[in-house]
Amino acid sequence: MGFKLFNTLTRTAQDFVPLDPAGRRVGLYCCGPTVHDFAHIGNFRTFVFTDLVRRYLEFRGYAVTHVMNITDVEDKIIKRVREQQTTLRAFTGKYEAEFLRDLDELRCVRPHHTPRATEYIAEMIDLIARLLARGIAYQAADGSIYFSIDKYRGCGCCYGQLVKLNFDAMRVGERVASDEYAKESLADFALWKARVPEDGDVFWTSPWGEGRPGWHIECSAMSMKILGPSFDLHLGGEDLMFPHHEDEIAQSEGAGVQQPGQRFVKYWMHGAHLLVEGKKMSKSLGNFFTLRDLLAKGFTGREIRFVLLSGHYREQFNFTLESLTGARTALARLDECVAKLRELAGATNGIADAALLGQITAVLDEDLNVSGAWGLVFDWIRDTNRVLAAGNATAAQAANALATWTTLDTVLGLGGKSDTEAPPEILALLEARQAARKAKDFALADALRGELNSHGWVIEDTPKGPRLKRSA
RNA sequence: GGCGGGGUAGCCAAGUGGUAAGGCACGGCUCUGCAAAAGCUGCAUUCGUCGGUUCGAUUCCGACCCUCGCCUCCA
Repeated sequence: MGFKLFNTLTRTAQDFVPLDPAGRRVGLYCCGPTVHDFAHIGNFRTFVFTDLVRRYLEFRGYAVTHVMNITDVEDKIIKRVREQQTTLRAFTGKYEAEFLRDLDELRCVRPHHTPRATEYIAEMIDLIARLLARGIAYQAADGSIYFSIDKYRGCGCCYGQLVKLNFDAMRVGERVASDEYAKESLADFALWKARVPEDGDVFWTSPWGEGRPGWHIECSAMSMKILGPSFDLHLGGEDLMFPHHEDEIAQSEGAGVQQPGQRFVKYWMHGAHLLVEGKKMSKSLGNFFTLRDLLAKGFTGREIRFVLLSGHYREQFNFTLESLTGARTALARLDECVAKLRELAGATNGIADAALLGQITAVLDEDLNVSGAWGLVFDWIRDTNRVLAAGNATAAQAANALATWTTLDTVLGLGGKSDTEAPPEILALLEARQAARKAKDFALADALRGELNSHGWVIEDTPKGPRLKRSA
């Protein structure tokens, strides 16, 4: 009966019980984009997944506070700011705005808060100061502040909660930045990076000198500032489990700001990555798509959302162009059904079908089995069409069905297809064709039909007369 | 090497110890002046391979094959 979520911390599906004693308010944090470029379709899988979590929580009656950070200071950003001789804010502002537009395009509900890392430097410095005071962090010879995994463990804390780690068997990564040679231990990570000449104007002052924050600290500082030291849900892509989320836990819990017995985050959820055309997305394979690449190919954000939402979030998902085409057909079927219901219902108000909503809730309760939900939705479409086709559906029935769909769609977030009214000249062509048909001048009628087609409109001749539809 | 996911029809993808949802594609039908559109309908004796447990396994166990991801700033 309860809502179950797979918690990476326990590696099991657990009943979702909010920290709020009243069981109503829920804090949700999702690691957002690093705004150094346009986000790609893989990034958006995670954000659409987060959107589903949020919408479903709200559907379940929770009052969600949804936070998504904007990482607007980081190595790649600094590099590009320098290359393009622009300012940090001008550079990141552009990609941030584009990112939010993309989210809208995908019909994701905007988070309540989208804090920028650069606006929480003071909070990060406070957190680092706490860690230094507790002896868990140290300043190295290069002036940077690092988090000591050893010291953290010495406090009885566990490092390696989301993933099993075996440092001895770990490969020594080549990715360790050269400026991090000063670390006491390879596993330690930077909280504060001392300023280097390449940083240019990108630096802040701190008690430990000029510099900039490390990667992980921003999420700890911003999430705890906005949601409190302990909150319910933290989401992100699977690649963030380690080191990013592991380090977030270490910093946040190492700072000792939680109430006794409380964790930093109660439920960690991770979305699996996307494959594109069966392969890992990469620019060299030509299967690397940003959202705008797909829009440019003529697909809509709605179609892309549908595809991204067709598989379970913890399964690796194979994204293909063919599936986008399929989404178009499937959505057209849904739209057609809803349009017919709307026509029949008129101004009648309906009541949602509790039985169907109950079934959908039951499948989504199982760790968001969205594929199961689609199955039910399409079964419902077929049943509804049968009734509609029989021709004896009442306005009240249609209104009820419509209300059911409207409720379901608060979770799925597909919205309606934007209906475009046919302009007068198109309507005139339609009338002319009807006249020609009546006069049995089929040659003229077909010519007019062709002309309508060339203007992007298709005629659907129904027993009740012709309907105009915008062709895809 | 360490750790963790997967392998279900042409493609995508759910699911269950009791005999395989759904979507796309494809075939048939209805409608139509013809079409189109739309709708209805059909479409896996079978769930990577081989063993085992069981009255019964795709579902549990073992081995193997294949595949994907993470292993220090990538969603």
